[in-house]
Amino acid sequence: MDAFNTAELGRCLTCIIRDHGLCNALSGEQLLSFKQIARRRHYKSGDLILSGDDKVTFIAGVVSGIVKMSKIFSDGRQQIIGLLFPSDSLGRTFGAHNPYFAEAASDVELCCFEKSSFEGMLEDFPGLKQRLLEQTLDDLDAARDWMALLGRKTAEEKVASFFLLLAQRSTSTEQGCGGGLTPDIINLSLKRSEIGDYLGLTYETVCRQIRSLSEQGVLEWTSKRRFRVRDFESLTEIAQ
Amino acid sequence: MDAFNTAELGRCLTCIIRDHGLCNALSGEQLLSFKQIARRRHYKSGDLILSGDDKVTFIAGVVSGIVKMSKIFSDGRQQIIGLLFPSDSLGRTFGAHNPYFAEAASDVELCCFEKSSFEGMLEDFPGLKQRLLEQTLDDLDAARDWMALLGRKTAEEKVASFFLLLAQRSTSTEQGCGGGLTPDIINLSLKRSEIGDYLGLTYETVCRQIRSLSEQGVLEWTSKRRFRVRDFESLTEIAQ
DNA sequence: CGAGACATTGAGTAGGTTCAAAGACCGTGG
DNA sequence: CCACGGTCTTTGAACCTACTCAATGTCTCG
Repeated sequence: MDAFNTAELGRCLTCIIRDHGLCNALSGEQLLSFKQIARRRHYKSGDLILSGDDKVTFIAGVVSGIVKMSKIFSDGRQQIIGLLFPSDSLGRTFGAHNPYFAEAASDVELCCFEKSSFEGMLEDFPGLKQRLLEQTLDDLDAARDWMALLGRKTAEEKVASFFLLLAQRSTSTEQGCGGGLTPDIINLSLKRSEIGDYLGLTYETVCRQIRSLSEQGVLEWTSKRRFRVRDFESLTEIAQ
Repeated sequence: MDAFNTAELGRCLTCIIRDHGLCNALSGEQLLSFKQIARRRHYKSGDLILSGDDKVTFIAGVVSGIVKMSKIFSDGRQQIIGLLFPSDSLGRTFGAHNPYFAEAASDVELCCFEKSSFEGMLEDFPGLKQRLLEQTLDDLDAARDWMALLGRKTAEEKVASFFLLLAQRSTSTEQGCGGGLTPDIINLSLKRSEIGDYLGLTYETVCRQIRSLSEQGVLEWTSKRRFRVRDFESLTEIAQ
């Protein structure tokens, strides 16, 4: 990369998700044009980011925070179909409509692209399209894993799987502790009812299973929203 | 397309999935090179197509029949994570390992490509990659819809949703009846226990719900594996 | 300190599972 | 052609996991 660009790239080069986001597929000139069309947006915990019947107007990468995506039934039942962590991306490329809700589960910062500009970039930079394809394939595998959880796991297995996922995903980004180690204390940005909506359970059941895991010495809570995995091995085993 | 190619393309041009499969993104020369590396394979109902811990060696399009993909737990629990109908595609592009089982749910014909050749084609023909990306995004939306079903629908809603899906997918391909009409009689290629594994229910529950839908006059059975949707409106409504 | 949102806990219930037995279907071979 | 065996399906009864309803406890923030 030449010095001319480096200076202008500023924010992108030091961006925390630079190594993991879609933009990782770009460098130099490409990253610069990408940056031209990027706009940062901030959301407070609880803010609606996309409503289910919106036209899709933008595509975004999560820079910080956690975004929850969900389907909502007409009678109020709700299913969370995915959590987006930093470096994950949001928005339905090549689709006219967005089929689900997206809501900030904590304070969130997004790196947004106007949809048609983003799709233009995909045409111009094959590496970016390749990256999006691979990410989408990974998302599909993850969604199918979660289908197995929803269809066939018991409440205890579901709750254990959730905390396992959280421990794994919090590691890689939240406090940048390198070698894949679990950070001691994990911050839980979802409330009990949201965990229930993610796992296909009621919040009371989630409560009881959390208690049970604590009694077994697998989890340890320092407050209602902060915990530590005490016995990673057992947690993994219980989660199936 | 020039006459030179047309002659050689034979089978591809008359292929029943020509208008819906990935190959729809190709024409002329491109389709010809695609055909060069394609091999048809036939499976009998019940045959294993991919085992969960296989290295991925090929990518395929379903030409006829239905393929079921599933996750299997170590204790035997099973979750079907997707059914593949004609024109759907099978196999994990850009992944070293295949994360699920695939089994012929009826007699099946596949149009197979050796994985690395297929990935080569994706590089050579951007239209093909675009098509794969769009298909993957659609698959992801479908998987997320199914997550909502698994997590939040009742047994009755699940079973109704299943027959609705079947009615919709059987229409477009099975007997080529044009205008989106539901064919009268639908052939059920899954047994009750497989329907259960798809919906996260036991086969006994599936049985009881089928009976209930029949008693309500929504479905009509001509044999254990052949039925007709009698009241499409009610079925849609029950399915949520 | 008080209000409101969130979390915990208990008791009773129900939807779906489990277990068990009988019935239907299909291909095979006598 | 029919009897036989195996697999799949249906149905019933008992049970249990997770849900519902309700009351109480805890945290946070103005």
